Amino acid sequence: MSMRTYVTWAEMITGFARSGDSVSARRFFDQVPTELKNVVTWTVMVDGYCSNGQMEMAREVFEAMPRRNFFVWSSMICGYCKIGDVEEAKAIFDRIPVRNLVNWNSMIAGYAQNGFCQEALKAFGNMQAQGFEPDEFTVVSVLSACAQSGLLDVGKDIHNMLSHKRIKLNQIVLNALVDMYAKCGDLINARLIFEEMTERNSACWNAMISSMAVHGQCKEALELFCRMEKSNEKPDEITFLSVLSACAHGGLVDEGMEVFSKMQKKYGLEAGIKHYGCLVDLLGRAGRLREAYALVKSMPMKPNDMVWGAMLGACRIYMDMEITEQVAEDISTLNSSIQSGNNSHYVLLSNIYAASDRWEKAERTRIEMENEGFQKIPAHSAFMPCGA
DNA sequence: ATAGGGTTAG
Repeated sequence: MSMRTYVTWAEMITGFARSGDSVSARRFFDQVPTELKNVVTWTVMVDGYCSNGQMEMAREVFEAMPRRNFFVWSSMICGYCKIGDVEEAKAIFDRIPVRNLVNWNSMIAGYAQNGFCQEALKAFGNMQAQGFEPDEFTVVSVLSACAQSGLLDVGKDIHNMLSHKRIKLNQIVLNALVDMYAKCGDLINARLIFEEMTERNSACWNAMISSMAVHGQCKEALELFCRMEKSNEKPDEITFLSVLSACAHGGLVDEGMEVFSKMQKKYGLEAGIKHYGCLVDLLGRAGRLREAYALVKSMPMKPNDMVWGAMLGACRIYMDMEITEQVAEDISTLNSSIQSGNNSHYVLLSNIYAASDRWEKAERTRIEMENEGFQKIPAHSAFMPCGA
């Protein structure tokens, strides 16, 4: 087609990349006639790789670009953050000759999403020091950093800043505020904002429900869930995780079991491994170890580390050596810890044995770990005499 | 090009 412009090519490349087909996107990119190959076609190709998490390919094309715009820098930063490589994202950020607000927002969001809360807050300060005014995107990420690290005072400062900077209180900003107050333990203010909201989506309900569970208000969390059921916002998978966790914390076993079956029967949501993990935790904490273990053995999917962790946690609380032995056997036959590179349940197992004065068993668990090539093995557990 | 909600253990 002779009428093709660079826009047409860019749309083709983006279309394939968005559907996850980087290979076809690249094929079109390579066919763009030289006279139409401009900064936009390069950028959409890089962005395509970034959104598919193919950062090595993204990097290759990015480095070959003759010119770069604001967009491509942000794509690279977000791409690296999405695969958890914050250091590489920062290296890209440092290379930007002239930064814009979105570049800053992308970096701050990347920090916050990967748990680098101090860095997020620092970058937020630097950004303002360089004369940038924060917008909705900025404050949402910074509020999330405060929520994760429990910095209520900083969170309140941001809240105050919202009106001064004329930042719009859209749904996402309000949700971030609710989440910040709730996670920081200020349930009064969280509730205040929550109740004043005219529209509440599931993220909002979930933030409130899960925080109430964390802060011990389990009955209230369940009440809120009932209210949500009557609202026009349907509970989703995350809602059920939050509610099941509330039941586990409050020892509300029957309620939890009911919620679990309601999730499938009434709402047609399929229980995932995380829901099973919650249920194992719920039964386990309540001392119903045999039911918990039966559930682990009958789950439709392979138990993961979380499930074993919940199971072992319950074994430790109730010192049930019989079930512990069975779990130990399951773990060593399934070797699930090797796949995930997580040796925490070996440590848990070791703790349980140690606590029940079965030192030889504890020793054997350690030797097993050593044989399987784990490098660093804790010298002693919380239950063992320290200062060896 | 950028933003919000989730399970376990200590």
